[in-house]
Amino acid sequence: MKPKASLKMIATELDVSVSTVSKALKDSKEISDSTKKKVKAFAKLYNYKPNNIALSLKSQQTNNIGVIIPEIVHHFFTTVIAGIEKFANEHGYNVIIGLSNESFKKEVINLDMLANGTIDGFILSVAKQTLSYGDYHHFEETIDQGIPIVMFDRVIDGIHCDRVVVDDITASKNAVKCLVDAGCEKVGIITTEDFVNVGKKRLTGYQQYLEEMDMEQEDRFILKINDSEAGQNVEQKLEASIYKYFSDNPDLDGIFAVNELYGVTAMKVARDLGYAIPRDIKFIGFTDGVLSKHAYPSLTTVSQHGEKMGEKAAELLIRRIKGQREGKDFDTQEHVVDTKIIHRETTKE
Amino acid sequence: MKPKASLKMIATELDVSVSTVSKALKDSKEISDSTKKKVKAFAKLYNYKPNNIALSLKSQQTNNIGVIIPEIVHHFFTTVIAGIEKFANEHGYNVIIGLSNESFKKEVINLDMLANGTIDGFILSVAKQTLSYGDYHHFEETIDQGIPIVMFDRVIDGIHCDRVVVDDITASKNAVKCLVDAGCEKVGIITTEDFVNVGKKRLTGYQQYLEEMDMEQEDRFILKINDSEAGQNVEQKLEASIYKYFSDNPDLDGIFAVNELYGVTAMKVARDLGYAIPRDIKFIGFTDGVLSKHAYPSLTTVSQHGEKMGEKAAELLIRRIKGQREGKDFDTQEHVVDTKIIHRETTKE
DNA sequence: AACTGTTTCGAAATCGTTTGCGTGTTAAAA
DNA sequence: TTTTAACACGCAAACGATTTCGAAACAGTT
Repeated sequence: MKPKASLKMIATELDVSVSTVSKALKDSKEISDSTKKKVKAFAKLYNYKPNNIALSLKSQQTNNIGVIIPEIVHHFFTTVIAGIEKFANEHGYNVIIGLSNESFKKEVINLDMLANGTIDGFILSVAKQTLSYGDYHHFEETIDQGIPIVMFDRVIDGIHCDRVVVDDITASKNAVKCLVDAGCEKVGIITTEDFVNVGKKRLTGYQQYLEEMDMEQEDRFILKINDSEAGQNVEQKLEASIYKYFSDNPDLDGIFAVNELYGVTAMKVARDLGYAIPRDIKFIGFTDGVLSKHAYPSLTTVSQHGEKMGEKAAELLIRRIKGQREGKDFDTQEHVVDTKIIHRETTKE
Repeated sequence: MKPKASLKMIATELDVSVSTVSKALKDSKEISDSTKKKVKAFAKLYNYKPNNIALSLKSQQTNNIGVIIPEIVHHFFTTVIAGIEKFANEHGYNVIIGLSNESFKKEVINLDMLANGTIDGFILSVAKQTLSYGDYHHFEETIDQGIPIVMFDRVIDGIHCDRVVVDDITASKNAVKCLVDAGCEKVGIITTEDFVNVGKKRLTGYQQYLEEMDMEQEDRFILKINDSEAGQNVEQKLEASIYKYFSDNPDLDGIFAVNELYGVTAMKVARDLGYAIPRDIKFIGFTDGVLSKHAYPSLTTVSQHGEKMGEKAAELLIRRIKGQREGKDFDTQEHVVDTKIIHRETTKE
């Protein structure tokens, strides 16, 4: 095991001062060519690389960004991370991942752990439990300490931070339109509890479209899933809820699910109940991922362009970090990433 | 925006020395109770938290571990990350993610970026391109600089590092056995090129089992997919390869796919060709994930317990990091995580 | 020989924290 | 009154790097 090279080590070895070594390696014109050559050769030989921690301490910047998400085993979030990582890497930043597991407490802990100098800023999507509690003091404190935050997808208002979202209402309208265009007359929605704001917005879009089209709207068409307390048997409970929903509403002929999992699970239940897809009942999901693509029949979905959201979030954060160093404070902005419907088999006429 | 509190700031404000503040906050018996109380109150008021960067520089440890994986949009890897994150967090470590995108160059860059003090050790799964090049100098240099590495799943021999793997050969034998027990007589395998060692091992297991059972073995039963250069249309190429494979081998009645994607794609192609699953042809996959679970019909798979692998990898790494600080150097060990077959519909008789 | 200017380098501060050791004060013991 | 010990605190070095400023050394000019 080689001893790791440091400026001091090179300096004593070459019998010059530390500052000379530092300057020589950065091609300062203060240093003569001969010593430069000497130092550089030695540095290369010992594979010298400046210590990032020391640089961070000196420069007061870490070039790390913290990403806190509710869950990593989730296709949408991983695409966002991929986007963040891409942009961050291209701009010299590393990505540190924190998982909240939808828990308020873990979200606070993660924020705390990273906020003491480890990172320059956060990108996050709020945990369901935090949304249901409505307690956002940890975000405010973090921002108040000069650490910028960018929120994506599950964002909250009234906080001084940039946001990256999709136009959930319009996207949902289009999703329902897609079902209607394919011939559906009684369209149901499987969504989340209201405190998950994206779920609520998607429900609103659904309702607005039916309203505008003067179509049948009934409360029984709306199924709200509560899975904020992530347990072991969430999937079974989900299936049971949907089973009851379909049994109670045999007249439905189109389903808008606000995420992939709800979508494919609903398809499974429908199949078990003897429906033919898409002949008897059609489906559309939200958040394009592997599940939709490889479902049978393949599930039409609204693509959120997670990677694009991640890139944009990273861009906004890095911009704000750099701005802050120059004393600027930008107004917060909400960037809307467009959505696109990917037509597959479940909405074939 | 509050000024962030530091020892120095508290010291000048309270008109004591920096060391007094530091000691007071750690309840040193050198400091009187009255000043302790004073300092602590002030620290709490200003929400003082020691600066991690300074601590890292002083202690020569970052409490960060770097995880470099080929791809994050991949269920298996995310489960491993979840496991790593869980164990790491419980032991005071943060997780920094680097993505190689299966590229040798990006793997090297990631290693370099993080090796200069940012992390205390690596957990990684080797990129396909690196495996095909056979160039492992970057791993050796990293370890030689005193930064420990733990490899999982896609590991390589001859490197001084711990490994976390599954017993691919035995697991594959069991997988084939599962098909045979369900009545298959002509079992094919869809695997990777040989340089992906897990692919090769799984092929070996397949061959050994057929050998032992004295069953028919033909080269045409073996399909090797080359997807090391991740492009846009890999999935289409995959589908085309499988299509040709099935067309050339209409007598196959059982397929062992070495991963989820190959499995569900093969099922799709088979369905398009008019096979009924599992009546005409049965399937088993490897690496349990969302795809298998929600496929139609649901795909029987060999579960690799990714989360357990991640936890174990983190455990081995942290153990080695701590050992190194005490001057110990453990022998490298290879930990084998058990596998389990999850029986679903594609292997029903 | 004295002055000016350039070249080349080193000393020291700084980032925030920890910690061993030295020192001044006070109170108790002789 | 003197000695001693305990107590409470500050100084300074250390981690590894950057950077400002000052200072030698030498060349060239008058």
